[in-house]
This record gives sequence, C-alpha cells and structure tokens, in this order.
Amino acid sequence: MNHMQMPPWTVETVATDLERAIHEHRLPPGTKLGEDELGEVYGISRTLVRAALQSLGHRRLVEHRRNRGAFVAQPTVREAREVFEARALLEPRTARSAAERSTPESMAILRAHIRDEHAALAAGEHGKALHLSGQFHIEIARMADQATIEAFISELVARSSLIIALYWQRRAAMCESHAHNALITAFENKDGTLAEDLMKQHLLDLVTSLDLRNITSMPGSLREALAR
Amino acid sequence: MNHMQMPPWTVETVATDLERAIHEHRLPPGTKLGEDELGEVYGISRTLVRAALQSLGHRRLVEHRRNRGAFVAQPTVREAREVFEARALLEPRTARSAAERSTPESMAILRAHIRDEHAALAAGEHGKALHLSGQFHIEIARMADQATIEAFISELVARSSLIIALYWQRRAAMCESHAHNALITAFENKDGTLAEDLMKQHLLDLVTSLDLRNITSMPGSLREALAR
DNA sequence: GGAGACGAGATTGTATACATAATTGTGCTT
DNA sequence: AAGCACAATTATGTATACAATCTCGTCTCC
Repeated sequence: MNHMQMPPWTVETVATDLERAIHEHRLPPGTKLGEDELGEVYGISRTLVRAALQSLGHRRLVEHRRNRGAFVAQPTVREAREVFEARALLEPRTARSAAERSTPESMAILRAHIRDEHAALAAGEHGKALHLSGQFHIEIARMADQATIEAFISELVARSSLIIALYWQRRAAMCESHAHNALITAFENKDGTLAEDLMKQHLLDLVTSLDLRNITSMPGSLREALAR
Repeated sequence: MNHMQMPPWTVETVATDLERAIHEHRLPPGTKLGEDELGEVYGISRTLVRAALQSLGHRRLVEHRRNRGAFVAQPTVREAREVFEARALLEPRTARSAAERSTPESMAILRAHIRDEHAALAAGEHGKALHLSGQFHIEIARMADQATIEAFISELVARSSLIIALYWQRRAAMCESHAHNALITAFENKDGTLAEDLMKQHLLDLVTSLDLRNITSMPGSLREALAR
C-alpha cells in the first residue's frame, strides 16, 4: 500500500518487512497472510512471497495450514513457556559473555537502542518500542560474538513479541527500560556475574508479567471474545 | 537413483532424506546440490526441490550462493566453536530435566538407540552410527518435553555432524557409546545433577576430539587435497 | 423451516516456461 | 603459444499457467 521507499523487494527484504510488522503488532496473531494479496502489495509474484512466508515459517512466526495458507502464528501457553525456558538457558550466560567483551562502540549502540525506545514510547509508538526492546536483547548476543546463539535468540525474541501480544496482562507497566538500564551499567563495569543475574531476573519478570494460565488458551480469541 | 520405497515425495520428506544423507556423510561438505539433478532423482519439479533446499538452508545444513546454487555447508572453525558453545548452554540443563522426567518408555527408546548404534558400528556403517548417535541427543531433548529447545538441539546436532566430517581427528576412537551408557544409568536413577555433569563432560570430550586450529580451514578441501 | 448435498468461486500446491547470471569452451590476436 | 574476448551452454532466479483442495452460497429434500 505505502512502502514509499520501495526497495527492490527480495525474499529477504520482504521477510524482514513482514517480521517487523509482526514484531510491532501491526499484524496481530492469527492474521491471514494471503499469497496473492502480499504479492500485489510488494509488486512481486507468489513465488517470492511463498519463499518469504516459508522463511518466517521456519522461525515459527507464521503457521502454515495445509491448503489453507499462512497465518501469523498464535503461540500456545505451552509454547510460550518453552520459549522463555529456552531464553532462560541462553540469555543469562550470553549477557555475561557480552559484559566481559563490552566495548565503547557496543555500549553506544545499546544506549542508542534505549534512547530510541524511550522516544518511541513517548511518541505513543508502542509497537516500535517493543521492537527496539527486542533488538536490545539481540544486540547483546551480537556483543557476545556468538552468531549461532544470536540467531536462536533472535527467533525467541520474535516469538516473544507474539506471546506478549497474546498473553500480556496490562497491569504490569512497561518497566522494561529500567531492567535494560541496569544491564547497561553492569556492561559498563564489565561485571559479567551481575549482568548474568540481571538478565535472569529480567526474563523472570517478563514471564511473570504474562498470564499463562491455560484456561482460555487455544482457540485463540474466540472463547475469550465470547466470555461474558 | 534407488529409493526403492518411493514415498510420495513431499518437501518435508525430501528435506528429511537429504538431511539424513548429509548427517550420514553420504553427502560430504561442499557437495553441489543441483536443482535439476535432485528433481530428477526424486521425480519432482525444481519448485519442491528449492523449497526443501531452502528449508535445509535455514537450518544451516546447506549454504546458498547467489546464482551459484546450493552446497552442503562447510562450517568454519569459528562456526564449529559457536555450535558447541550453544550446545554447552542448552544440553546439560536439558539432560537434567530429562533425567528427572525419565519414564520406562523413554528409557526403552534410548536403549534402542544405543543398541542400533552398536549394531551399525559393528556392521561398519559409520554414517548410520553417527546419525543414531545424534538422534540420542535429540531424544533426550524430547524426554525433557521441550519442543523449542529440541528444535535448536536438532539443528546443532545436524551441524555437528558436518563439523565432525570436517574436523574430526581420527586418533580419538569412537568412545561416544560409553558416555551415552553413563548417561543412561544417570537417567535410570533420575539423577539430574549427574546427568547434567555427564552431558557437560560429554560435550567437552567431543570438542577436544576435534582439530579446531584454524590453519588450513576455509577453502574446504582443495588446499587439503593438494597438500603434499 | 432446517439439514445435507452439490457446485461456483477462490486460494493454495505443483509444474513449466521464460529471464538472467555464471561457467566453460572456442577462436582470434599478439 | 599464451592471453584475452566473446559466444554457447548450463544453472539459477522469477513469473505464470494449470491442478487440486477448501470455502461458502444455494438448492433440494425431508
């Protein structure tokens, strides 16, 4: 529709564009991603759209239903728990490693993320703020110089944004930036142990801010929508 | 060529078949995977072959070079280290969890893996033995009932088989089965702490059995093949 | 009037055709 | 004879055409 810069859309750029839209909750969980429709939006054929959707499917950001098409994924409560279990295994140790390797350049990048996040939040762009908040975690993995783990964390962060869209309970305010600020100070002091502990606590806080009682759960929104 | 059972080849079955061939070192790192060629082998069109190759590409089992095609991946020394770093983060804790949840059924599956692995080794089928050895690790993740982590470990195990193909130094014999047997006894006793320690040591042993000095490294096999 | 079956429309699954880039072989020039 | 340029071939990148399947509206029958 818009896309005013109109880059030469490739499979990768389309996948990235869609991922960002999902990450920013512009495409909520369950949204149908029709091939013809997307092809028209980006001005490419279904071939490339399918490749992009398959790519997102591998990252569990979209679910493919046979002969039904692609939909923005709707992680179950179980999957949500699994995602944060995996993050708990990967991220604290990665934060420790990142703290021990922190450089002025990487610190500047982190601080820029925080700044942009605050600006987005102030401008009411919650989606963008959430995206940047996720990028913060990915940047830490990049600081640790572990591309493989970074790829895993990137996937987990993206899925987390879907989980937040589904299970976030609004009473917990956006206190994330505090946790991120604390992490930054740990990085500044190259205090790996502190960074590891802070990250562990940060992830715990995130989980407890979700409503993961599997009562309504699966059908997505129907039961919840009709609850009265 | 053969494929005597000839299932109705789908994208998934072709990807699985290729992955197994790579895992068993029938397709060594660097092998060109031509689309027309594969299409003829499986009796399907390039469309499905491309989808399968893209799937393997996302798991880092094949590398895509623009306008050049797909090749069985050749992990660098750096990537090799990263893969085992990631495994060190994921697998010990997963083994602990698996031990605490071990059931007679899951133990039977594990023992069957060991038995088949020994049989394959006795029959000189090193590829099949290596494949089963990897499946053992994946089965543990399945026991832990963590599908997300299982998917990560599955990818890491597959990449490990490529790393072994490239960097294995033969002087270290196939002592793996001993480690796996020790793990089984820990599982039998539901000793999570022991299982975690054993897995940690097992992965360390694996890394030290590799030659990860980045001397010859990258070009793959050409330089090594012509070294004299 | 409601339940079930049938068929039209729409969407995905697969194959093929065309476009484009890389490789290789050939021949000319020096 | 060696080196470069160009053309033919081969393989991948992309689009389109056809086939199969599902959805949904309508019609019929009870």
